[in-house]
This record gives sequence, structure tokens and C-alpha cells, in this order.
Amino acid sequence: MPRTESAAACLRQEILRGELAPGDLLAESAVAVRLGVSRVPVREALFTLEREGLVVFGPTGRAFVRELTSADFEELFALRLTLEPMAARLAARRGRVDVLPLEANIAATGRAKTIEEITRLDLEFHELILRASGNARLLKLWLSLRSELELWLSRLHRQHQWKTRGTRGETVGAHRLLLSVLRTESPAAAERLMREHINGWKNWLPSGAREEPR
Amino acid sequence: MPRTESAAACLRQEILRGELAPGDLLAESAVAVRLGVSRVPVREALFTLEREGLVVFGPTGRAFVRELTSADFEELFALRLTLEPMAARLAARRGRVDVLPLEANIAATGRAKTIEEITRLDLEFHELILRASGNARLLKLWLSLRSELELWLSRLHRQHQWKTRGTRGETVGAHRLLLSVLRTESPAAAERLMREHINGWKNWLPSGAREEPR
DNA sequence: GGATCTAAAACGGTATACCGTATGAGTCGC
DNA sequence: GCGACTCATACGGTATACCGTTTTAGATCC
Repeated sequence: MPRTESAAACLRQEILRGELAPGDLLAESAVAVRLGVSRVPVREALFTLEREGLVVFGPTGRAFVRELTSADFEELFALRLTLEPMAARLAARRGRVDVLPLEANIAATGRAKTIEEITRLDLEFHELILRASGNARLLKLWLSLRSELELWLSRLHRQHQWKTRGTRGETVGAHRLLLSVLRTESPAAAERLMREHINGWKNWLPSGAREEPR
Repeated sequence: MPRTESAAACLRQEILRGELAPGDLLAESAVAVRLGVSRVPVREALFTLEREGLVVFGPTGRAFVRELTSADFEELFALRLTLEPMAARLAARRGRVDVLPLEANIAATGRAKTIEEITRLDLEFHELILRASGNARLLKLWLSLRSELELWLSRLHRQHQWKTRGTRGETVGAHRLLLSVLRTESPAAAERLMREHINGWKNWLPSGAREEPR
């Protein structure tokens, strides 16, 4: 069943790249002809994107590209600060964390050249820990926030509100530390470190990051 | 747009009441003729129910009534234990919690006669706190778990695996305590008490509650 | 010039139809 | 009897068509 998924993937990419601006109307018919499919798959793709937080439905059923406010960012951040330390704790408690993908991710981050690439690998690293937690629902909840986070970050990048300098080294160092704690299988320490990591990440963001990006 | 929603409501009720058994196939065509609508609204209703965790899709796109295992219960419980204390903390920190609906809920619980009614009011009480947290995404995440929890509880009720005796008084007492702490606007205390409340609730469940209910 | 009314176009909700694939029962061969 | 094969059926994915409602733009009136 590729139609719905490919339509969703296409729209997701266009939204994250900023080709579709916040507040833009996503009319089913127009999207359908543009993507060369019928309205039904488009309709379902829009539902998917709504669940991901990239699209919102108006009172009369019309879909619009999501607009984000500083309050949205605070909400997302508060949830990361709760969910991810929990995931780190569970992953450490389960023990036998599969470290190879995590190490590969850190190595790739060390070779990354653009801020977009670093961000992508950063999110991937965190997703690996969510998966390692073994709680499928926890992962699902986190994934439902991930696209929104990507949306926020992509808009931030587009207006260059990011201290590129040092980000890569900072990320690699923090992730190395996280990985080493996960290996020690000390749940409490892993939880605490993840909390600090995310708090630190917030401070690392540009000062204007809590304002609405466009 | 009532068709999709009413179809979802109807199916949700049938699943929660146990009229549709775990593992039952929900064929779009069959459901459509049974509910007197076309396949399109049924299709979208099934997506909604999948998001709620009441329905799962097989590899070939067929929808089945969700089956729950003890691992599912543990996951749900672990997430409540993270999300709800957070909500209590946020609600207490915001202050000015609207206590009237909470008090009304406690009073209604005191008058409740059946275990189903107590459970419904219990979930409603917790939902009110989630709403009072002011974090819309936190509420959304919790709501996405709520139907699954209801599914679990309804199946538990149906096999009478529940100590009805004392449940009502226990619930009312615990909720009174929670409400009083929320009024003091002490975030840390509210968080801690909610964590204890949920842990206590787990112990209150019948011993066999962590086995698969049917 | 601005607000209001009106009519045409746009849009979403739903029904129906078609097609390819998966499923499951019946049959054939062992 | 038991397993593999086959074919009719069931089912899901998608396209198209229709209808009522909402938007929107143009015209009218104050």
C-alpha cells in the first residue's frame, strides 16, 4: 500500500523543508492532483500527518500546515524531559544494551558536516535509546513528538538561529558519556544523566529559540 | 462529520463491552453494512481506534480487535507512573486549579454503585488533573493510553477479577488527599503523592490482574 | 469608501465501483 | 487419512462521482 505512505512522505518532506509554509491550506483535491493520486490516499496521509503534529485540521475539516508557538516548544521540551530519562533508566535496567548502533551513530556524528546532519543523527541516537527501553508504547509516544521536534528544528535552521560552532563536539561528547553510563547498567545514573543532557541541550539552543520561528 | 465518529463510537463501545472478542476480524465491508454506512467512514474509524489501541492492523491491512498481554499492562502502568505525577506537578505549579469539577467527581464517586461506575469516575478524575496540567500534548499522550486502559479494566471486570469491596472508599479517600495537596500548590508533594497513588492503585488490583484477561 | 448581500467556485464527506491480492475451502494426489 | 494445490471468494487499496456546506469574490447599497 504505497499510495498513502508515499503521499505522507512527500508532504512531510515538503513541510519539513519549508516548501510549505506554516498556515498553508492543504486542500485534498489540490494535493491529490499535484501528487498524481486520488483524494482518498491524500486524506489518509493528512490524518497521519495530523497525528505527527505537522498538520492541523480546522473546524470545517480543512487541513493546514502546523504553526508552532513558543508554548509548543516548551510543551515538547517538558515531555522530552520526562520520557527520555525514563527510557534511559529502562534501557540501563534491562542491561545488554546493543551498543553497536549507538557507537556507529556517534562515529557518524563525528563525521557530520552540516547542522541538519548533526540534528538528524542526534535524534536518531535518542530514538535508539527509546527503542532500547523495551517499552513499545513509550517509543510510540516519543515518535509522535519526533516530527514536531523536527519541524521546530528545521524552521530554526532555516533562519540560522543556531550556534553551529561547537555543536558537533558537544553532541559527540554528551552522547559518549550517555553511552558509557548505559553500559554500567546503573538505571538511576542513566536517568539523571539523560535529564541533564536534555536540559543542557535546551541551553545550547540559540537564545531566540523559544520565540516563534518561521 | 458524524459518520466516521459514530462508527468509531459504536465500534469502541462494542469492543469495550466485550461484544467483539479479542482477535476478532473487523472487515471493512462487514462493519459497513452492519452499521449502515459505506466503507470509507468505517476505514477512518478503524484508524482512529488503532490510534487508541483498541484495534491492531495485520500485515495485510486487516483490522483485528486488540489482544492484551500482561506485558501491555506493565507498559501502560509504567507510563501512567511517569505521565500522571508530571501532570500533578504541573497542575500544582500552575496553581489556581479549578477544584469544583474535582470535588463534584469525588462526590459522584461516593454515590457510585457499580465497579464500572467507580472506574469511569476514577479515570475522569485523573483526566481532570491531566487537563489542569496545562500541557496539551501531555494530555494527548495520556488520552492515547486511556482507551487501552479502559479495555484492560473492562475485561478485568468481566471476569470479576476485582475486589469490589472497599474500592469506592479507597478511591474517594485517595482522591480527597490528592485534591488537598493540589490546593497547597506544592509541586513536589503533588508529584510524589500521585506517584504513590498510582503505585497503590496497582497493588489494589486483584492478584491475577497482571495475567491476560479475556 | 466600506459594509453587506449574493452567487459561483472550492472543498470536504460519503457512496459506489473496480482491481489486484490474500484467504480459505475443496479437491486432487500420495 | 494427510498434505499440497487450485480456484472461488473475501477483502483491502484506490479511483471516481455526487452532494451539501463553506469560502470567496463580485456586485450592490448605504
